[in-house]
Amino acid sequence: MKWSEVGSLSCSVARTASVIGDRWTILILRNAFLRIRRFEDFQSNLGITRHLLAGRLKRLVDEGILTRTPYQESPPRYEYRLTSKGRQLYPVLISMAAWGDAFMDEGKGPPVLYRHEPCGHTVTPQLSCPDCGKAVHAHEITPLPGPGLVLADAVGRRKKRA
Amino acid sequence: MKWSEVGSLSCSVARTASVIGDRWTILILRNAFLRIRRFEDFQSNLGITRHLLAGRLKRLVDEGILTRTPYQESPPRYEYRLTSKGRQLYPVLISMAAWGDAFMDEGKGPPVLYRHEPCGHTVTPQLSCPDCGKAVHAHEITPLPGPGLVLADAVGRRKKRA
DNA sequence: CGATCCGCGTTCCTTTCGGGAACCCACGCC
DNA sequence: GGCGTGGGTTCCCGAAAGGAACGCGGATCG
Repeated sequence: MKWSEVGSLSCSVARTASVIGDRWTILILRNAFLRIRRFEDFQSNLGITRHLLAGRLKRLVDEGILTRTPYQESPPRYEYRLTSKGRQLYPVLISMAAWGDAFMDEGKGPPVLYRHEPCGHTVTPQLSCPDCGKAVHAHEITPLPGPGLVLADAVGRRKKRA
Repeated sequence: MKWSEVGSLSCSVARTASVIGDRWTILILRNAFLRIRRFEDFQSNLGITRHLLAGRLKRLVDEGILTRTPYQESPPRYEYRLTSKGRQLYPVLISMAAWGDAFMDEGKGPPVLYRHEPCGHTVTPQLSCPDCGKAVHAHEITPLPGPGLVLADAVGRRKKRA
C-alpha cells in the first residue's frame, strides 16, 4: 500500500497523517508556531538538509498550510507563514508538547511553558467537551460511524470469518 | 542530523515526534484506540507490510506505549494494548481527526463521530484552558522558557549575526 | 496421523527516500 | 568585481520502505 492510497482512506486521522505525519514536517510546524518564517531560519534551527526543507515547505504550501509571501523585493525574499488552516493544527502540536512534557521529560521539567493570555495563567491546555465543558479522557469517548464513512473501516472487522 | 539526535533536543514536540512522528505509527495508534489489538488485525486493516508492522509494534512496546500480553496460551497468542502512557496520546489523535474532518473532508461529512459518554453528546473535543475553562486558540498562547530549557532553542535565534 | 490452517512473525530482494555536502544564481555592498 | 546572503537545486551513497515468500508451533480436520 502506497501513501497516496492511504491518504484517500475514509479516515480523518489517515488523511491528516498523510499531510503532517512525518517528523520533519511536524518540527517545521512547531517552528512555524514559534514564529520562525524564513528558509534559513528553519534550516539552521532544525538542522534539516536544505534539500528536504525545500521539499517539505513546498508540500505545506501546496496543502494550504503555509503561504509563501514576499517580505521584500529586490532581492526577492519570501517568508512562510501559517494560514488559518495551518494555525488550526495548533491542538495537535500542543498535545504533542504536553505529552512530551509528561513522559519524556528527563527530570528537568518542561523546556517551554505556555501562558494563556486571556486569563494570564501558565497552563497545559487540555481536551474538553465543548458541550458539558468537562475534561475528556480516551475511555469516555465512543466512536460512531459518521456520514462520510465509505470503506468497511476499522471497528468490528475480523476478515470474512465473522 | 540523525533522528537519534533530534529526539534529545530540548523540545517536547521533537521528543514526541521521535516516538510517534511517523505515518504508520500514527495509524497503528489510531487503530489501537479503536480497540484493534492483534497483529493480523492491524495488518489487514492498515495494509502495512508484516515486516514494518512488527518493527513498529516492537518500538511502541519498548517505548511503553503498548503492552504485549498473552490473551491465551497454547498456542501462545498476544495482543497489543495501550498503556496509560499510550492512552494519553488520545488528544493528539483526536486533534488530528478533528483537523482532518474540518479540512480534508471531501464534502461527505466526517467518517466517524465521537460521543462523550458522561454527557451523551456527539462532539468534537476541543482544547481548553484548565484554569479558566475557555477554548484555547494558537494566537492566545505565549510560549515562555521553562525550567528544562537547555539549548538556545528556536525563539529569537538568528545565527550569530544577531 | 499426515495435511492444512491460523496467528505471528522473519528473510530476501528491489525501489525509494533521507543525509551530507557541493553547487548555483540573483542581488546588494564595499 | 570579489564577497556575502538568502533561497534554493544537484549529486551520490547508505538506510529504510514495499512486496512477497518462507518458517514455525499448535490446533483442527478427515
